[in-house]
Amino acid sequence: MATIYEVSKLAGVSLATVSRVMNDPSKVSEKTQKKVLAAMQQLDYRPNTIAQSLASNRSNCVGVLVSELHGPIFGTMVSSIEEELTRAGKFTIFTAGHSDAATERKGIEFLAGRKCDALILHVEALHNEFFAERQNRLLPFVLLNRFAPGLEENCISLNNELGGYQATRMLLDIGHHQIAYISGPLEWSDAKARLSGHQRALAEARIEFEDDLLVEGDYHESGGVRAMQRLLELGRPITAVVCANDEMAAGAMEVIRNSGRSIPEDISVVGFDNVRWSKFLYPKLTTVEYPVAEMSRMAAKWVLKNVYREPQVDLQYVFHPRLICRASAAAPAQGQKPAPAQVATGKKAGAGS
Amino acid sequence: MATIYEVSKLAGVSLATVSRVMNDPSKVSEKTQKKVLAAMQQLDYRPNTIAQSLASNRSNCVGVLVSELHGPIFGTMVSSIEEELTRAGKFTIFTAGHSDAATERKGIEFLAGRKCDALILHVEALHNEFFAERQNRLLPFVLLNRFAPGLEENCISLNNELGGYQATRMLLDIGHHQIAYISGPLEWSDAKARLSGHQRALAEARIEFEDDLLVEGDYHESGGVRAMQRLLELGRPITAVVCANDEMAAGAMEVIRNSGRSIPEDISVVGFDNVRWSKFLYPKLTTVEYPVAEMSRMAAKWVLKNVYREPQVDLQYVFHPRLICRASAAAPAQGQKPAPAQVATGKKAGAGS
DNA sequence: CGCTAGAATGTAAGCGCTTCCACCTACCTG
DNA sequence: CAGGTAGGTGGAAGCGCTTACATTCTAGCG
Repeated sequence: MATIYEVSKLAGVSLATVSRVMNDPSKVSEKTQKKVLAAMQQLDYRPNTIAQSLASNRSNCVGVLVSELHGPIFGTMVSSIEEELTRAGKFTIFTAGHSDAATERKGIEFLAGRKCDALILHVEALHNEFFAERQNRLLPFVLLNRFAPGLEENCISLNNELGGYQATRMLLDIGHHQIAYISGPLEWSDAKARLSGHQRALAEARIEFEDDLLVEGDYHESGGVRAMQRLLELGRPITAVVCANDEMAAGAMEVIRNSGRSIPEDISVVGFDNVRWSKFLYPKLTTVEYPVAEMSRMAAKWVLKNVYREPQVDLQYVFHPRLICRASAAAPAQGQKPAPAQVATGKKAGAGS
Repeated sequence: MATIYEVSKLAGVSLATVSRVMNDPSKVSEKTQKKVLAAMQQLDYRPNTIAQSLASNRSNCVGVLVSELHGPIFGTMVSSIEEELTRAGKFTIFTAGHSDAATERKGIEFLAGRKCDALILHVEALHNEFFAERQNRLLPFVLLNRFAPGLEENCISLNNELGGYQATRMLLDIGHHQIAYISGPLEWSDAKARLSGHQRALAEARIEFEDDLLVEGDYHESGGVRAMQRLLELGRPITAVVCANDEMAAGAMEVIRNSGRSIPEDISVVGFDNVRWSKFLYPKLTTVEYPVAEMSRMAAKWVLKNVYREPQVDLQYVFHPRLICRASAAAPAQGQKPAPAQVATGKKAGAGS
């Protein structure tokens, strides 16, 4: 492979000049540029990016850490980011954190070791403090799908609370009262936020939140299965269940169907995320859209603006979810119990008043 | 960030020695090693991988080109490869080729420019000749999911023909005669192979292959929808359809259901790939397993063995598909009349006789 | 026509590491 | 005890590029 040295010799100029035509052509006269470009072409010269990085201490490369490299959410993240960055002529290096603090840490070190210019991080295990502490020591970073107080400018996040609210609110609006909730792992902030949105909707409708009707899941299908089984065993007249992601909703639907009930006639199901296959489920899943692609692209833009100084970029830090109504949720069957207008189904009816 | 120089000073040894303890500790006495390691620890030293690559002309990094970075197939590829390589202490850089020759080419150049030690390529547009020509000019490469005559040792492939055969053979065995086929883009070799497996099964059963019953799809859901619509419009008594991938099967199932027919009572559906969500479909999809994860891991192992000289690796070049029987395929109703036993959820029993 | 500012170009010192080669000890062997 | 050997170690030359600084060239001016 030809080196810059051979190009300079063929073009009859110095190394520095060749380097300049690549990095800042305005510093070189037209005539010389032509000569150099011609020589490059003739030799089929490609700069050695490794050498460039070493010499310039910049790599034109952004590092991305995601929990997994596959799956409908992470896959979309990865590919949206790559698309946006490639369009801007930047390179991308991906690595997986597997929702494990040590692995996430190692991933960040790996990316830093490759001399990335910036990091886009989707971490789940590392805490906000980790980043707060290193805000200035670490190379520029943006946190995807996280809201960290004090680091607002480094976060691209979803209003998960609102999403949880929307799902439950819709069910309430069409007449459900006994609404179960299958959450994500409650040590994670997005899972907590989605749940508290659910709770807010209930509170607004003056329905008491009952611990029984909440099962903590794990965001996996199998977790959805287990959770739904437990809910069914309760023997309560549940007419709807909202799941903190589509994956668990798929598991829950399976269990409901196997129990001889039908969806949505007996039990309505609502998911969260709107992954690609949620409309392949039967019935098609009503869910809350998590605009992963847009958010991921925004993270890429954050880097373009803050690190590569592209000025014409408009940043949005917080995104809003949107309810997608499909077939898996409908008004409850009238017969379940003669449901009088607003009276929540019993227990301690004497809440506020 | 501390450099090797500072480590050598603190440890009281030369640069060369420090370098040796990182790269070939056997060349350094135990005592010196201890000193150096202690110094490294104390300074929190991390080698600059960029500088290492430049100096050694090796990057410990393998480049991966896939058509897309997302989706159930590519996502699995990417993450299996990364897993295997990370386990071996190697790094991975991914880029997308988007099934476009020019993009694939650029991707390969990008990876080569980053001084990868080897390439794992899942290309769709570039022809075999491209690689045959460069077998020795290009850095070591392995082609994933492709069989290129003359490059057998560089290919990890699936016996697609067999998969196509298995699907149709099973349908034949349980009594189907009118079997439609929705293929992938027939300029791609895997699509061609799957189809010819189908044809072989038909031939074996002395059933004539009819052009009418073949529709060329595009491997996307929407293509499955269009293809199935066309098949239904034919007005022929089709009792089964095999789709060249699960994606199109999902589309086909949708159309079948919307037409008032039920699956598998009226029409059996078989997919190909066994993507994760194929069992979320309703009814659960009978399909042919494409062992992407294993094959991808094998590609990684190929690199480990052939490039990084790990000797204890056993390579397998050709993989075999496996039929996964689930609920979407069953024996055809006797004589197209109301089905006897087999009744599943019996919604609209109105078969289209 | 000489002088000077500014543009264009060249020189050379690194960037942080690897690795060839030379050197220096022990330690054996005969 | 001389000579050989092999394991440890250090010196120093790069890897291919960027960039501060020095130098040369070119106009434009008085």
